[in-house]
Amino acid sequence: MPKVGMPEIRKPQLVEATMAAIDEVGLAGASVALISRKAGVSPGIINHYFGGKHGLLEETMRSVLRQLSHTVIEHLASVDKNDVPGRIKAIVAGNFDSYQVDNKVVKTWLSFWAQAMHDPQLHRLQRVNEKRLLSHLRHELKQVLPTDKAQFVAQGTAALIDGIWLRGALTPGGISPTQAQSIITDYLEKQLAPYL
Amino acid sequence: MPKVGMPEIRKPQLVEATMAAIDEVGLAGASVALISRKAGVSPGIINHYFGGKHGLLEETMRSVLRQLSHTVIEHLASVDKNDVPGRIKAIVAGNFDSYQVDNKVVKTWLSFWAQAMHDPQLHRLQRVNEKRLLSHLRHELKQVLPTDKAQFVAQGTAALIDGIWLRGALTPGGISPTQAQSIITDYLEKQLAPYL
Amino acid sequence: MPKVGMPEIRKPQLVEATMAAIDEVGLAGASVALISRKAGVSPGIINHYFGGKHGLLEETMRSVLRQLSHTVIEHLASVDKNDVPGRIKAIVAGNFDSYQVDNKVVKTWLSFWAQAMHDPQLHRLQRVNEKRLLSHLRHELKQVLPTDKAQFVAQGTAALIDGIWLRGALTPGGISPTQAQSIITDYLEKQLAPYL
Amino acid sequence: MPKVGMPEIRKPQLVEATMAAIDEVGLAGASVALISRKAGVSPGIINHYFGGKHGLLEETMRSVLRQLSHTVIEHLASVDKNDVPGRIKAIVAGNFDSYQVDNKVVKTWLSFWAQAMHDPQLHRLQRVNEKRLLSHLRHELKQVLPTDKAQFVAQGTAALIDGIWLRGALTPGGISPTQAQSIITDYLEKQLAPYL
DNA sequence: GATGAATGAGCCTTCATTCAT
DNA sequence: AATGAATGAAGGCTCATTCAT
Repeated sequence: MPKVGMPEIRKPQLVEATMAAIDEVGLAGASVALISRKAGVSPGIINHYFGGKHGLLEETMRSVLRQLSHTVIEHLASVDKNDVPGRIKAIVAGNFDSYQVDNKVVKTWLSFWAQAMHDPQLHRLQRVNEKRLLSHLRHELKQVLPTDKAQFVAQGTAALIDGIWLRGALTPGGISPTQAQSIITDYLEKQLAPYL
Repeated sequence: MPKVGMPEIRKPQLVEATMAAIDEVGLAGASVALISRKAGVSPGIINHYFGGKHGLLEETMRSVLRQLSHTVIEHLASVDKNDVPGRIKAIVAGNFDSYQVDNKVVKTWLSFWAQAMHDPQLHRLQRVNEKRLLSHLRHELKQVLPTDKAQFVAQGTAALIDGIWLRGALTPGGISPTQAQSIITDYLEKQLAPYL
Repeated sequence: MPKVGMPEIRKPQLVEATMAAIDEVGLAGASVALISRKAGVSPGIINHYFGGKHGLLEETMRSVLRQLSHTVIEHLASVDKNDVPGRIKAIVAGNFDSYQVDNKVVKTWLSFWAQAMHDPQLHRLQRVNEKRLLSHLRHELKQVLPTDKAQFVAQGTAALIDGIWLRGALTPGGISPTQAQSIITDYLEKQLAPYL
Repeated sequence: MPKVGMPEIRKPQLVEATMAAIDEVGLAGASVALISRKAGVSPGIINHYFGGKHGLLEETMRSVLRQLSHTVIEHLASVDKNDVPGRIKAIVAGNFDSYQVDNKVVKTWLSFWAQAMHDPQLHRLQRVNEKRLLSHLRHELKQVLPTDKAQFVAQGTAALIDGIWLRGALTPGGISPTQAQSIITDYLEKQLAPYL
């Protein structure tokens, strides 16, 4: 009688170990041996569950993106549908939520971002995510701005989010969510002022 | 007497080949064998000139940063010292100059940025560069803004530059310098308007 | 469950292959590739079991020293505790036992001896062994000689053992245990005669 | 007009550098690059003068052996032809002369000894040297001992010389010529006593 | 005579993956 | 389901040697 439900236990355990390994030694140093050691399992099991190292990396990236998506949706849920500035701030806040600015997650994310340039599957995931952020922002902005302007401000906001996040990735103290939000809020206020 | 002046020929040749390799297969795939093949030399020469692969990578990053620095300084040279908006636009333009948005350079840069998280030497280079951009921007902004505000706007501008650049790295068409500059110019105008 | 008990099979197998390789092409020529080929395993396994080539070499030296120690102890076991000349001859005989004068072992030993001059770990092993021989001899000699004299004769005997063994390493026919023992026995008789 | 006499200057310079390199990093670590650096010349010159690294090593060994031979002959020159114990002591003294017990020379010698097991040319040199020592000793001993006995004592003496020398190679303080001579002198006295 | 740039084979090691148990 | 022994290709690096200058 095989143990049941093992995949559901093992998979998150290995994804977590992958991020811990990337945090510690970088994507290049995150060998199957190291990850499995961190997870307390044997190296062979990674092929068993993920069909190879690549499958594990892809699942790890998916997991990070899923988390972000959930966090943003959660933040949005508590804001009135018509409070546009509030909803955009919620999206921004979701992107700088404590989980997202956790050093382990930031390092994993940037590692994957760089890797995605040469890996079609990761590239696709990354593009979907990028577009989702833009689409969320545009959707809200369209309620108060003309389409062109909404697209323009959405791109500016997305760039600010990613830029602050990128610069924070190499800063010893990590990302400061407060500062991030103050810069972006200021940007939005100046963009929306004429229309509100 | 041996061939002279070879270092001056070989070093840029190898740096160029390194960027070409990273462009093609990513930093992880850029092996000494591939790089040397692209440069049309033997693998051993990399040790001869750079003391190892790491030395070559470091020099490649330095080369990219040097280029950026030169480009920005050049752009600044043609703008009047007191034309603050013009000078900041020059800094921005320097960051989106054709060489800097060349796909090969963008990929190299992002690869190194990710790598820098786990490599003290690259980290140092990256930090110096980050701080230089901020310092350039702050220096100009201080001429028209109070110190606090100058620091604030400098961070916003730097974030926009890096964010647009980062998002462009994964966009099939690459970075659009025109769009980049229009977003950033708009940001600056709104920030400076009250003070001019 | 993986194959069990493999380390106990693989380790001696690889140590044996190391000595065979040294016998054939010398320590300098004994590459990991050659050793693993001789053992009929893949090169990677040496790291698996010994953490690297150096670990294998160290274990090989330990194995040779262990063998010597066992052989000497065995030879001593069959001689009466009070028969000093007999016990010393047993020590000598142990050092010229068939295993010890096997060409493969002699070459391995001399190779390590030379290597030990520049390798702290091998040096330590070699020193321990040297001192053990001296200490064994001195211990027996003290039963019939004054301390000073015992130390003196022990050094002479040890030098004879190593000298004959060293000279034999380069002699086409190898070491002649019979001749070795006759030279050393003669030395001992002359040294002990006045005291017996 | 070419520089004349260069070979006579360069060759000893390189031989000396070879011994210094072996002393410092062992035979295995003594690369052409290191040796040439120590000699203050370019790596290419070793091929020029010695036809390759092997030629340099062979010449280095020859140089050591030549030195020994000269030293022994010098020591012998000052002893009366008929003073057999004196002449043998002179041979022993020659073998423990200050140059011969210099750490650099001892290490070089032992390194070559080990190497000689797998290098026909070095082997030949080593054998010639071994036999010369034996032949010198036997020649003197025959004046006072029957042929058989002379051969026997010669072998014992040679073994003592090499054994003390070998054991001293790994002793931190190096070889003690005084102690060496006292052990060997004692041996000889006991062997010759009945015949004098 | 002398240099040192350049080569390329060979070294040790790492690593994702496979597979007998 | 899970292990970890074993593989073998690929990696970076060292090094004796060659050769244009």
